[in-house]
Amino acid sequence: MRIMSLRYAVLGLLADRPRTGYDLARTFDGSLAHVWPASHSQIYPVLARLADGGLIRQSASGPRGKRIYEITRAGLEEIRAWLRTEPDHGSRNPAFLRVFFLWLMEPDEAIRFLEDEARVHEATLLEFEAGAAGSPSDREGAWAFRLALEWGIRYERGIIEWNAWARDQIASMAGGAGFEPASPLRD
Amino acid sequence: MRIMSLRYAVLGLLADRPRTGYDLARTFDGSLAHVWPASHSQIYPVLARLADGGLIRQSASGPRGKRIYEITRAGLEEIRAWLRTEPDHGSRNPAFLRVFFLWLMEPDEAIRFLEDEARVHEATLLEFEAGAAGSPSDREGAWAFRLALEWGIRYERGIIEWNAWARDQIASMAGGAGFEPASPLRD
DNA sequence: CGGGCCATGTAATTTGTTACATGATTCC
DNA sequence: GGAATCATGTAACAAATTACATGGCCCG
Repeated sequence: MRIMSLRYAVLGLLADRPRTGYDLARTFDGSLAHVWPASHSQIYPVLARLADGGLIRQSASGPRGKRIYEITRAGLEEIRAWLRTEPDHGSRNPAFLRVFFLWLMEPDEAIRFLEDEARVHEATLLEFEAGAAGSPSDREGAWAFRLALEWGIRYERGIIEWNAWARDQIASMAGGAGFEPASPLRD
Repeated sequence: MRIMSLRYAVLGLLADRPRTGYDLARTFDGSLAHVWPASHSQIYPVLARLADGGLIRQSASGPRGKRIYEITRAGLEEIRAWLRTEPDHGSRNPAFLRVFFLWLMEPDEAIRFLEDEARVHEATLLEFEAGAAGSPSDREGAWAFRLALEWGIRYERGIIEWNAWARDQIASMAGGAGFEPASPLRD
């Protein structure tokens, strides 16, 4: 059972409208960055393979060697079939991995870490809220994008609230009895 | 700038207590599965490399060729240094990637997808709540684990609420005027 | 004595990151 | 004319997944 999400993400974006590899790279670095980042060095090879398999097709050329791709009927069927498959729920979150190891820090260090994280999430929330406030697109896929954006907003708000709560927990533990920075074993 | 989170995740778990590769694999498949899944085929090679670099050490052997590893002072310094570095906020979420492409489905199909997702998240929430209700550990790292668990509970609750809201949005759009399943282009 | 789980590894393949490499247009 | 951005690719390397491979211990 293969994942190959990038392949389908590209297909999905091309289902919305024809794009160049460069356009795709900007989208993967923009609105899709939080769910599926991808760099141009990954994108160009998958465009080549998708075109090879007849799932997309180069529809036009532009100024600086620009190649505009569009999805084919076969490609559309392919992504629709993928959407009907069982999603993979595994995901990796390097920032949250650290939370498990926060006990290895001094309390004030852990609190500073959480404060830094809160700042990052507040910036992201602002970005998402600006997106939601912006003029609504008339594209067909706009409503799905709006659902995703709403999730992003709730997610960031949730983290910010949890973060404040977590800092409070650490502060009260550190103030209370029996809080000791970790220091196991001999060498 | 390298990530190599697995290396630090292993180090962090061994800072808590000595473990075997098998123990680690079970933890990566259990409590860490939601933030950093890893399989045994990844774990054994990193154990070998960490031991090679003097960051961990095999402290004992057991019955079935069991090898128990413990962290060294150098390893403890290494993970603490890592905790002070800037975290990477990129993450991949294959289930949420699909939300961006929900517009390619018929409304009832999209709603069924979301219902399935809701079921998965309700099960995970139950699992987390059971973990929180369980007897508190007296391990040093227990409080950090508790913070992570609390985040997990809030996260799952947030998704479940968003999911119901999203289904409602789709239902009201489909009921209302101008909702058309997507179907671009000629072949 | 058999099935399930404990236990450890390696190999092949795919996916993702970082670095390398090049060149055209546009705007100031 | 110089900087920023548009634009496309390849190569080397690291990380992750899947499959292959083996065997011991324990419980019923």
